Amino acid sequence: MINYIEFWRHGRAVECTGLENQQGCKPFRGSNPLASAMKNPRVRFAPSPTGYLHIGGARTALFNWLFAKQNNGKFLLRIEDTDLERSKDEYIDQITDALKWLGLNWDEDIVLQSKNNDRHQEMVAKMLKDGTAYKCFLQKEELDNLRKESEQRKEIFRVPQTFRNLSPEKEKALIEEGKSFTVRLKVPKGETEFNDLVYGSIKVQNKDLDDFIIARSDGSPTYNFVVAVDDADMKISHVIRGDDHLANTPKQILVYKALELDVPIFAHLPMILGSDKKRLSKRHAATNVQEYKEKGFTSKVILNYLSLLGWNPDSDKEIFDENELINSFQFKQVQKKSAVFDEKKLLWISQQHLSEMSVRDLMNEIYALNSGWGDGLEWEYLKEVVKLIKDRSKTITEIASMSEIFFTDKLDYDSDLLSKTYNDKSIAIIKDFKSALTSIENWSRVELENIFENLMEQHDVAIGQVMKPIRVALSGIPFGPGIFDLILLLGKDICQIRLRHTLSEVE
RNA sequence: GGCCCGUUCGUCUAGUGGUUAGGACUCAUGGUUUUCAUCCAUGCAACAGGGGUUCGAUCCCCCUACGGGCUGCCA
Repeated sequence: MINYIEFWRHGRAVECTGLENQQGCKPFRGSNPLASAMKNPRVRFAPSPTGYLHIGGARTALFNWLFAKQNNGKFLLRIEDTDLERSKDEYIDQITDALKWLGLNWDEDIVLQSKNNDRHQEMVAKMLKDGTAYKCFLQKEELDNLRKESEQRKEIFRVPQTFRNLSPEKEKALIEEGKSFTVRLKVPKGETEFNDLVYGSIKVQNKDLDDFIIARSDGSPTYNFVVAVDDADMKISHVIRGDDHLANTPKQILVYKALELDVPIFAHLPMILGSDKKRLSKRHAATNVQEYKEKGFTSKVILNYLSLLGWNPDSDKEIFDENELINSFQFKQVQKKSAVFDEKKLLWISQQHLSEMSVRDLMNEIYALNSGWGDGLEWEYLKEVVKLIKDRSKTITEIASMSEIFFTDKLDYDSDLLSKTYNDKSIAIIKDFKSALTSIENWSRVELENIFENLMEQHDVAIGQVMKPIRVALSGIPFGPGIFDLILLLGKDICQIRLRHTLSEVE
């Protein structure tokens, strides 16, 4: 078993045919019941539909997906919708939409946990029959009191095992009395150990676990029970999830063992924290995938950044596409400590991606975000617009918003900027520029350069002093595309309109 | 309280029983550029603390502190 764990931690299936002599990489043996599952691993992402897809959930999904793709396995989706109070159908759609947007497509049909209720009941019944679980007639109030008492006495609270070995007659009597009961797993003596792909060997004493409840007094099964049954039914070979489940894993292993099911391999991923080092929550700026989409990050950017939280590629490379991630991902490079989400770095990653994207792809991204973008304008014109501003943008929304200056005749000028930019001299410069434009013969870069040189001479100033007032008049912002590119793309008429408009504002 | 997990620059991280503890983001400074952005260069900045083991510990062991998770008839 250890060999397999080493195997999955360090190597990819294709590298480990058994012919290699790679360290930690042993060939499969047919005797292991999980061997076939391991060649084609089955993993799952199992969100609760109680909110939008969280950024941490997205990373969990991503790592599952990467592992499945890398090893020719299946990536499954299970919706844990058994909490009727909080689960909502609209969230199921939100989550699946977000996963689709990210490109984390799942194999096979979505499993709705709520549909497995009969199966869960069946398994509870089986455990009762097998004697691996028992009916506990301790009432909630009694339990609460006992807990309180031992707290007062500063003792460690343990659930009393009063009903562990109740005779059938007594049991029947209690039921006839109308006593309600929960079903508890009969935790065996000893210890439970497993080898986490990230955290290594984890061992707990079973006595610290208590006979935990697998079915409530209303008959509904509890999480730690259900998750094990469902994972087993779905033939999940590797359970990859957040490390908030680390401490629950031994309980789940006891369920597998009680039901004589194959225990999967576990890999727990460190949490993602906000800038205050607290668990990412609604207190933080943005926590769900949808928000980042709206902020203008492409799915590839999100995937790239998320992959770097809690994992490192064992090289200096930081910009990855999906295929590169699939090829590089390794559990042994996964961090044990939680990682802080840093939007600055996200922006940098985004910028790197944008600079490598084609104008056409960028335009598609812009349209996906805002279908009305550049309405009524020529495709070729829009292409030029994007070409001019793409290298100056960190996000898709930045491109979209900066492109606005190319979409109207008249601009809304910022009065502070105008008063800072214009004085008698700079007003004289744009006036001269305006008349030079009127008499321009060839609408070309060379011609424009000549005009600028003349203006510099006439007014005895450096190019910056010519450029700045013209730029502000034409674009309304003190930065942006090269001035000649700007003028050429806007065209003579719009330039004239904007110069006139500026003059009317400042004079 | 008990159990489990973690702790290298502000952030993401690399790293080894002997290193000037490396890279990336951020920030600062300088350079290139018609502005901005890019790009380049330089700089700031870390081994949580205390004990051991050792000739020598950031690295191995123990303790403490801090942080997180679990401890529920939530998932």
